[in-house]
Amino acid sequence: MPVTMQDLAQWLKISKSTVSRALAGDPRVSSETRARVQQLARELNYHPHSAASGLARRRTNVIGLVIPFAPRSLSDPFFLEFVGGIGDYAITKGFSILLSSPRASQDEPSGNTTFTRIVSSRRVDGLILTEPRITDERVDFLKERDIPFVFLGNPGRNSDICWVDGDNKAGVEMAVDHLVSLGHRNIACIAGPPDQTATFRRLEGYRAALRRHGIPYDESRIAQGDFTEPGGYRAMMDILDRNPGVTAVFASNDMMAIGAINAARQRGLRVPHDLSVVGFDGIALGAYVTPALTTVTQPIYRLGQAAAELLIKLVERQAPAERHVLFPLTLTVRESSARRQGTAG
Amino acid sequence: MPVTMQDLAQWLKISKSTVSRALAGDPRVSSETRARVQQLARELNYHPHSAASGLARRRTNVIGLVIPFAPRSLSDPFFLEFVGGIGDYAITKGFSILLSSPRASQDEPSGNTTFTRIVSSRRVDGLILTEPRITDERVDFLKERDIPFVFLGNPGRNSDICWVDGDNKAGVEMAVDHLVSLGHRNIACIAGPPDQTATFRRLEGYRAALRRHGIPYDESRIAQGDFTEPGGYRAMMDILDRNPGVTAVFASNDMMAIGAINAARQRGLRVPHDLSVVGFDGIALGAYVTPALTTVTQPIYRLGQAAAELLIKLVERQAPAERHVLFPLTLTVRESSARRQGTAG
DNA sequence: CTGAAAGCGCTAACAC
DNA sequence: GTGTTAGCGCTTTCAG
Repeated sequence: MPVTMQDLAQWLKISKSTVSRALAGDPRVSSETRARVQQLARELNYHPHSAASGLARRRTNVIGLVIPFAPRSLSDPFFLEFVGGIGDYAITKGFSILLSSPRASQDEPSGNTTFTRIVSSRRVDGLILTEPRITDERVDFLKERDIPFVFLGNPGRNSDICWVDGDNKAGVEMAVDHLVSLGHRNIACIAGPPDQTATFRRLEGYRAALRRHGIPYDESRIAQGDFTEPGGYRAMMDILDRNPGVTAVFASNDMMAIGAINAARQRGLRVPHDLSVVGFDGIALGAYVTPALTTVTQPIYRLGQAAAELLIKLVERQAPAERHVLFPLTLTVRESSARRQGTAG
Repeated sequence: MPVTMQDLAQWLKISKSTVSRALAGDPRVSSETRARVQQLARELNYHPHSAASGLARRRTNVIGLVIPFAPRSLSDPFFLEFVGGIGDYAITKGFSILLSSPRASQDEPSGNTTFTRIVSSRRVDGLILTEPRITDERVDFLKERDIPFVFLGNPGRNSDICWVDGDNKAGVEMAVDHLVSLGHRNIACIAGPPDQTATFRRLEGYRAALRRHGIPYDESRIAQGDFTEPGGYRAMMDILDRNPGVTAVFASNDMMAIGAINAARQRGLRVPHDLSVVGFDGIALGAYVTPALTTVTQPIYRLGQAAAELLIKLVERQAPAERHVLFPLTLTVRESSARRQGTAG
């Protein structure tokens, strides 16, 4: 039987309340009593029971993380690195991470997803949500229940919603500028899923850059992907069918860029000789593929840290310094992009 | 205010206990009452409070996952895929995953790691542990507290400990056989950290295969790594310094194999022309590196599933079919291994 | 500064 | 079948 507060109290012939206060560092308890309590707790190897304390305090010291289930999943390198950032920060602050995917489990009525379960059963003090959608029902759901949450990605709604994000638009512009500077004009774009806000912003960057360079926007150079490698593969095939003249492509994330490279290779195109490819995210994998991927690098790990930091502030009802954290992005030039063939230096 | 069991009971003018039983599917409650309770619960959008129920039942429906903190971490592709397997299985069984790394947090007395905190505060019903060590204090710690646990990797102690693992020894033998069949005799080995049981078993496979082929075991061909890419890099450099004649190397995991390839390249060796490299694990990354990695493939995702399945059985006090699950491994031949130069077909 | 007492929301004997 | 009665271990008024 683990030792409880009751045990400590009896031992010291004081009340549970005093023990509780002493352990919580309540200034009202005399430093002498506090010392005795703390020492005994140590000796008896006392550990508070989280469920009990949670029940009383209405706190769990757990933050939930909602990862997409399909087509992307926890196994996506981006999320894994992101989880690492959250985990490392949260753990030092005494929080644990509860992972979940929004998939409804088998034997449950539809609509009753693990997401709603975790929230409704008050397992977590707050949530980190990924992939904000244009109209995201999760927002109202959480607001109704007064559960703090932070988005990975600007959900683009009322500005009182907290989020962390990379500067998508500026990042994509750097990518397109880079391609233009290499002599490319016929630059394709593999976009993300239409319902996600990130898709919208990255597309915006693409259009803005084209406009700046006086390149007309052409629908036949755009294809929809789903942020997965096979999705990128299909999108690239699609573009190549519709517009065989493209000499460069920007993919809205690295996994799709890798898919695009594979598609190009399948079609007998050499990357970067015949087709330059630029990705987005800067996942570790990108440095290992062949050719190594030129990409817009996001500080993924730091995004995770920042999200956790922001959320924990919210949970503890401290006003966060700012509700939005926007990270500047950088262009990492590797081997998958090169000067357009037949272009002077 | 979320609706509680009390509310349901009052509404229906029955007792909390009956509501509790009805919701739990207790056969004693009349099907009519059960139906009414369930319907009202649905209408009022009732959700049980997990801390409260956990407090009473002494259960949390959470399983803990302890991932190494350094030098490997959650960001290691192997663990990420493993987590995916656990997560997908556990979620369908109504369990959540609590991630933790054994690092002690800043402001806490040493020894009081997140690991001990999570266990002692009874946040989890059971644990999945990774990287069993030769003498692993965690075992006694958990046994004392009667917390069920499952190892990823055979800890090689009393056989009542549950674990899931790949067949390390046989796997490595396949790798070495493959290299020998390509004409290699001077085959190096990058081992894992000395305190881990997996290291021991893989080394054993290496020696057994050499013995079978009548190749003498030579210390100068062995180096210690730490299962990370930089560790593999250093180990390879080390081997090349001590034994420039090696024509092939087996690395005890894929990340180290990738490090070894980078080291070889740094020394001006072409892989696989001058040096064949075989890894171990079968992480997705291995298919993307250049040259694509020949490796011993473990069913990583399935290992995760199996570990979760076993643990949940233990938590629910069902006797598991067997306490150990050993998966057969396969050799995946890709581009990083080739016939030794100057050897007849 | 400390203690008594009333819960937090749910479960589990034990009655009837 | 259903209700009553104690808790689970901790926090937090409210007194003193």
